[in-house]
Amino acid sequence: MANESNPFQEIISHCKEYGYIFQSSELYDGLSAVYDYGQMGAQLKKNLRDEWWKSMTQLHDNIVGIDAAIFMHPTVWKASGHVDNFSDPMIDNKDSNKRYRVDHLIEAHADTLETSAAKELLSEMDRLLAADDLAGLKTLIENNKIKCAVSKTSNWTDVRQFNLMFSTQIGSVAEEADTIYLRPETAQGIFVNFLNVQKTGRMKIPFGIAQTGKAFRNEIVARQFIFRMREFEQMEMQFFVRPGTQMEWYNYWKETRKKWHESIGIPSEKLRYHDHIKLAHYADAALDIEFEFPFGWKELEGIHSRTDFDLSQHAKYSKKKIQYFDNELNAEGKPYGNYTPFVVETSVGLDRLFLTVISLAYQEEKWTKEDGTEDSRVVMKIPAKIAPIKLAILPLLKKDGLPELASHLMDECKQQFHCFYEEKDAIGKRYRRMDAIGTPFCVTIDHQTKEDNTVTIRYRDTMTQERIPMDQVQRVVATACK
RNA sequence: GCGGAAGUAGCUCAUUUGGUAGAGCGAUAGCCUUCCAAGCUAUAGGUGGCCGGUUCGAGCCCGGUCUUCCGCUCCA
Repeated sequence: MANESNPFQEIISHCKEYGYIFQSSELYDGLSAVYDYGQMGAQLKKNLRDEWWKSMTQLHDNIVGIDAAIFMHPTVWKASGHVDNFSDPMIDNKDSNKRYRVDHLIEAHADTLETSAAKELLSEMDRLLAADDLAGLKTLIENNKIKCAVSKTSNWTDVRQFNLMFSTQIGSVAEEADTIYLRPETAQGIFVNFLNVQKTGRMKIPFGIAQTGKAFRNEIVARQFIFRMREFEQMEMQFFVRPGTQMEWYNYWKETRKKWHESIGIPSEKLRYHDHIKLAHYADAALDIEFEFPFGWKELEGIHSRTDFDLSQHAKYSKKKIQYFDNELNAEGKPYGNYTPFVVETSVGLDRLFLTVISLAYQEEKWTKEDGTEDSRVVMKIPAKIAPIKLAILPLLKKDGLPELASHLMDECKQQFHCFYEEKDAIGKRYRRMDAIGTPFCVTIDHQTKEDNTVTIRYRDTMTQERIPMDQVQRVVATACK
């Protein structure tokens, strides 16, 4: 309701006002790019996570779920490439105060050179990057007289290393402590457990391992509310397939995941695919499922064909064999035999999905009443299936035995789904409050209820209401939430 | 991270040359009320983001800091 000029700001204000999202440590002025989920937000987030978990593990007999620890052996991040590739050498121009990634700066300069000179420059850069020679990189920039595009000067700071992984120590004695990282992605917890799960679960390829959990990235700039946070939650599934079949599965999951988003109420026209042109070191195909956020089309979920990169890397660093024996017969009538499975990954940001849902749900409505006056409401049209509170039970008056009847209904319904009971204030005001937090159904108990056991059920999205027998309330709400 | 702007009650805002903060909405309790933010009564809630400086005196002036917004940058 706050900022008329910026709809996204209104959503952020609304989230705070109604207990969906608070800034972390707000009491102490907040912590940048870290947020807490409030009483409503935590429930909505849990509902989204549960929907995803069910769609993966319960509805696919060949996908199982695990919950790996955030702390992992430091070598995991060597093997995954994060120690080397997740850190970027940066350099600042002192005159323009522009900051550049060193590789981007040099590559841009190479584009202006003739082919052989460019090749030489880039191979020298690669050598220095691989050797972590930061001083050498600066010398390379200076020798090539590379200039800042803004200030047109070569007045550079030293090259500095930025690592996007958070680190801490394990072991209480500082001198003996080992540095370990907070995981920057959840995927590695699945890869290092590949053999454990495959063997103990007697899994046959193709099969998947799903997991939800927190990951941490020390973003240089993190903004846009919960879109890019330093601590965030991923929901991802690694699907292990026979080498050569990865594109088939890549396309399968591309379709399947988009359909899932539509199944929780995201309109098809608000979703699109975005193919990656420049692929990461581990991928042979990659795309984003993008959603049209209030600030533009942005990644909601990534589908990556990761080849056998991760399992091979872990085999190499752990010196253990990570393979699968495939008994199925090939065209020649022989088993496919031993191989390192290929991986197709689906990875959604739970917080981004949350942001998607609330930015679609948030609506301000205005209309003219019968007496000619203007009326309005703010309503969160969250699909009933994922709404934090499904049903509000409201005695019309708090006397004449109505609260007793309502409490009785409350006791029955709360066994089945999340309910909210309220007897304070005029009925219209209570409806508005339920609209604001996105409760899809309200049931009102009045004097007629005492005579014929019927109640009024009021629908959030249409604001219409009808009378139904009290003993049908549970069924109506439960059906709508399926 | 750089540049610009902002920060007063839960929210939206007032306090017009510096003189120890107010309103509306909201909240809580009660009264009234038979279906979409009605009315009445009472109550709670702010060391003016934080730290320091100038001044007899700072919400207001100055410096620093934190947070947010906008632009740039960044986002394997």
